[in-house]
Amino acid sequence: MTAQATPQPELETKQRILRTAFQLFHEQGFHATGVATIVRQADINPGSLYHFFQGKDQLLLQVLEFAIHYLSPAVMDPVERLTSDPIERVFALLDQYRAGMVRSGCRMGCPMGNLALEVSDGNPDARALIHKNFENWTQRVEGWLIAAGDRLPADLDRRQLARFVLTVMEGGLMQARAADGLSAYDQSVNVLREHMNLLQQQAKTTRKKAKRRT
Amino acid sequence: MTAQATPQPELETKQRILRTAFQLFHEQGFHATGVATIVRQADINPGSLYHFFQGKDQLLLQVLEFAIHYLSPAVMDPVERLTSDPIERVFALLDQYRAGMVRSGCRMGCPMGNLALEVSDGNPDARALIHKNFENWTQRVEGWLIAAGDRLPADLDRRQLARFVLTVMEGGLMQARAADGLSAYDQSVNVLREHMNLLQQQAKTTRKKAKRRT
DNA sequence: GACAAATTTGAGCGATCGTTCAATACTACT
DNA sequence: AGTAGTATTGAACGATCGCTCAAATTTGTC
Repeated sequence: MTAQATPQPELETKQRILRTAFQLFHEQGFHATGVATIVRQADINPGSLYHFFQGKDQLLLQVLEFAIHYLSPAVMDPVERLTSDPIERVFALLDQYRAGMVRSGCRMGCPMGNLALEVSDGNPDARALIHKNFENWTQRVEGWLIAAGDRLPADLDRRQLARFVLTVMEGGLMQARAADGLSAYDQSVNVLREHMNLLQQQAKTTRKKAKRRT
Repeated sequence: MTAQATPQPELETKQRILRTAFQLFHEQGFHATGVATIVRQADINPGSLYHFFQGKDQLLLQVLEFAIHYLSPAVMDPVERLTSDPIERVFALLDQYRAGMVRSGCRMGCPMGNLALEVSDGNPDARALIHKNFENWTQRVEGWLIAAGDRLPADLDRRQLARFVLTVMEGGLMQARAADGLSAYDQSVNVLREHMNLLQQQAKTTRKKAKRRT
């Protein structure tokens, strides 16, 4: 093996197909998106797509893997740049998804969420990758909750709470799609905020008690 | 108009089509379900379907209207029969959806949730009906939360909390589908339970204060 | 039993689906 | 310039899509 980087002349086209498919699956869903549409939108011919991918199903898997790598630079890192407060990062993340909904006129929602409900039942490989996406998302939020330290109760299961944040986001976005409005999403985020406030009060009280005891 | 009930000789077939389509849309999604499959499963011919429905899209709308009437007798009433405690009814409802997931091997999830993400963007009529389904669901839960009276804080927005219950259910089911396991769903319900416990503690404290003041 | 209306039949329509492949163009290395 | 490997072209395939409709059958009414 030589020291030089492996030549990847196909990267441009393949990457363009992946991004186009990702966007279309997000906008219209997997089954509603025809290969012809992907091909047209990516400005290629069908043969090119099938040169890089075995078929539509395998394209979906590659799109899901693309999404895994897309998450950190495109979603999580920008949020972390917005604020260093770990708890505020949670709500900044939820705000970012909100902004996406505003931008799209309450359409589209979360790309993973959409695909999760549409394709995970009949496609174990896709399901595993969607699960991986969710796990990575959750793990990142869990990190913030761990970083919150004693602002949250010591015995609080932070992974569980991180999963709950995802739950609130996906459930809230779903209702926003159905209502063509963001009030249900906002209300859900508000309740989550209230819950986190209660947890922080709880932690505060416990800290004071511990202080008194010393 | 005569006093006798309007004759509905078509009810049997039409109803069978609606139920079959509802089940298939739930199992496979709208786009993944072909008219041929519905026709085969309902044991009819294509022409029969198009005698009663103008097309697949209108069938979807009728299915969504069917679901509206289906909610109370098939979902909410059984839950109310299980327990009369209004707060426990919330968790009995969440348990019922859990049972459905167990029965289907972590597939299918919530029929409205699935359709909400798949068809609501490009079909305003369908979106409105899905929204109506969600609103009815929420309204029923809101009724329970109102019935909980002073066990919950007096100033608590009970409609907001009812919407949050739906958020938790849908978000939790989504993750259960992706993970092929119910732990994320159970954890989400646990956090909701914890939140409701905190609210009840809050209400209790306020009640005691009010008593002391008298 | 005759008539009208409602229902069911099922072959078959054009359009679109995902996919193939032989031919062509491009690229990298000698 | 020649060659091998890669990438791209785009017409065309069979299968399935949602859907139609004239004919046959069943149902309701007198």
